[in-house]
Amino acid sequence: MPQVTLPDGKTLEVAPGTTVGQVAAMIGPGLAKAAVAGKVNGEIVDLSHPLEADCRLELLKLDAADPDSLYVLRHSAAHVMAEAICSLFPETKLVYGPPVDNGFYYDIDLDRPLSSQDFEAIEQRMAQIIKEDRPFTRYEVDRQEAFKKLQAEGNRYKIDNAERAEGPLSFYVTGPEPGRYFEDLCRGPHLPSTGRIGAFKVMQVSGAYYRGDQKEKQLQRVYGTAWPTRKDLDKYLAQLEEAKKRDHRKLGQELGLFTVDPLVGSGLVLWKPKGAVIRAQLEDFLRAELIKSGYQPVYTPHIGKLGLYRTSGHFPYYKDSQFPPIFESRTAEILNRLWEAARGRPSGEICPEERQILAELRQTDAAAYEALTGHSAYKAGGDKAAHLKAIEAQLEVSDGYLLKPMNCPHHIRIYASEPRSYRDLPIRLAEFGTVYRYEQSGELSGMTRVRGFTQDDAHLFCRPDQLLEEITGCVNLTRKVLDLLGLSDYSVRVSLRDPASDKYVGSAENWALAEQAVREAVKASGMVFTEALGEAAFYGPKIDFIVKDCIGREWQLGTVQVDYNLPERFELTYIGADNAAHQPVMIHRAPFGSMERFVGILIEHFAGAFPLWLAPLQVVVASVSEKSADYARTVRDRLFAAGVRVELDDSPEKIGPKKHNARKQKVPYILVVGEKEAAEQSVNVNDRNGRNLGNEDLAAFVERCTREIRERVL
RNA sequence: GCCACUGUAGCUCAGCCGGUAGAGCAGCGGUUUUGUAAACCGCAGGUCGCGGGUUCGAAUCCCGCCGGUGGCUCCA
Repeated sequence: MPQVTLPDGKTLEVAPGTTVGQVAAMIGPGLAKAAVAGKVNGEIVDLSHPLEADCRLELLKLDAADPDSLYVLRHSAAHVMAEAICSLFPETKLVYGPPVDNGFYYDIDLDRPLSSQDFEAIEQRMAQIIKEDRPFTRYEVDRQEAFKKLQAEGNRYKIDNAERAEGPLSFYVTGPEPGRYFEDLCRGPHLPSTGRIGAFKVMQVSGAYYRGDQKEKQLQRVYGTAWPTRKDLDKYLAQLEEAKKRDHRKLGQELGLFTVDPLVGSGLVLWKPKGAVIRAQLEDFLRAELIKSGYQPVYTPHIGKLGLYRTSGHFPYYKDSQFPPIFESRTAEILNRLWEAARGRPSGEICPEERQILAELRQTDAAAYEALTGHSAYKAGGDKAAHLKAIEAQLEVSDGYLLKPMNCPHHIRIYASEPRSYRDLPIRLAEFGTVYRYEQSGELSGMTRVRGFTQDDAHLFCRPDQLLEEITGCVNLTRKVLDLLGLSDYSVRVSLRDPASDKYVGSAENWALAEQAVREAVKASGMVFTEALGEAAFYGPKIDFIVKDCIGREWQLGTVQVDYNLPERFELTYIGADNAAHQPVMIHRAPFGSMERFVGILIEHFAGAFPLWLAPLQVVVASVSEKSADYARTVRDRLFAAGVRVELDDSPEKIGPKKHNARKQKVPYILVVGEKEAAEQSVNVNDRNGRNLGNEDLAAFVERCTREIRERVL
């Protein structure tokens, strides 16, 4: 007889084959009514699931706070929506419909595009199915029979799904028995019946490639959300509204922080004066930290020769996501095409495409053509590497330039500009360096996904024996930055190379060394972390700080990366104690990541109400009337002299509108000054939340205000 | 880049089935000198994203571009 252990530790003996639902009934009628699924040894199952062996059993009730119950609810809601869509559009082919955070979606293949105008009809049909309160009925068939059945339906997606599942396949009927009702190949589990879906809403429709493959057919993905009760749904919808209010694009506009102008270009952020204040404060903070930590500021230009990025590996690897190069001459452009063709050819022999480009070169620039084809390495038969070298030699005469996609090559050349001793290391070069990346148009968004952005970048060159300490220093700096701003909801990810992919440069040994160093450093820091295969940079593994914003979106902000490969590609050295040349190890790191993205996230994090030290405008002095205007000016001047960003509002308005305007701009302190304040040399302090903090001596306020700024109080 | 939606004054939006534009806020001018969440009167402001087409007539219908939004893919 199977022994069932309940969460409170009690055990029940039940006959083999007793279902989860029956156990619920044994415990009590209330639970039997409320239970919608069970969790057997940690696995969620239907109420109809039979228990055959000893197990731990937990019964799930619908609860907006219980993710397991929501999972089941939304999975079932996806089936109901699928049935609704299929009944409205019988030619629909269903693909895949899982629960996701906050809801569910169903991918469908339907030539007629759905739009939000169709949602109402879908919702009505769903409501009807839910009202009918039909049971979800599971039945299993062996694989052969299942495939026969799916084949008959002629739905290639479901056959695909079935092929990737293991063991016997199950179907769920939205009704008491197969045959007369909607059914779907599905692993389950589901609610006992459709009536348990308390509240739902069809949210949106979008395109989605089948199996995430851009070459595959684009399906329609219909998103919905479902909750135990109407109240839960309303709460969720209200949350979405709240998130919209915090949207940095909206607030950036309202508060005059930044703009993106189509005339300048998509994804190119223009920082307005108020946004620039915030950025400057952050930069000032970090600059001071860097000096304390032994960094040396440097400046480098925004472009560099293509040859630089050929050596680093950026140019060939990321050429699709770069702004097109600027060529010095047509010769340079042709030579680059030739180089590209030679690099891409499989064998050692010059390929037809190259011959064609060579002919073009001969016509355009006979001298360059002669120089290249006369080069001994180019003539040396079928040696691809030699050919590339010969072309590169010619490109030194005339090449192109690239807007820099990263700062590291420039910093590397600063390192290489003088001989380095082991005593000089570590060398830490820091720069707020602006980089340009040609992101796909559909990816651009406000400040968080842009085509030009400034990294708070630095490159540390150190000896292998210094590596751990240096990584740790970088990790601590990043944590300090996040703590400073109260961005406490972050996770740490160790991003490793996917050995199966060929997108990385460098040897396996280098990667092993770097990955080991990164792991060790994170472990030593005591932080909880996850590892992610295939998330590394192309030159080395990373420690990524992933911060959660107010809407629950995750952003990769700070990053620390260990790199053995670029020092090798650039043949960097230092002279060791043994008087021999050694190769340094590099660390790339950016605590903020990008200033654009970081400030974008901060806007949402603070909902535009920045802490005093960051606020573009810190204090507004509002005079009650002209009788107190002189004193108001005194207050303004005192604060201004103390370094506070302050404005005087001496317009002939009432206090109400003056406060209102300042609050709309999220100014932290609003000082009301009238005849009373003038008489006692005080200010009436109001915050942007509408609280009146009472009167304070002017001198005391100036002191408190400057201290809060100095201490960067949140 | 792909799919869907979307684009009217500086901002937020109205303008149904085609009859050549309207409000609030902001701005400007005036009145009000005011004690804590938006004073009053007036003025000005738009090639209705751009380009084609249909039509006697297009902000409105159709097509193509260009922005933007939500997803997908991508993300050094």
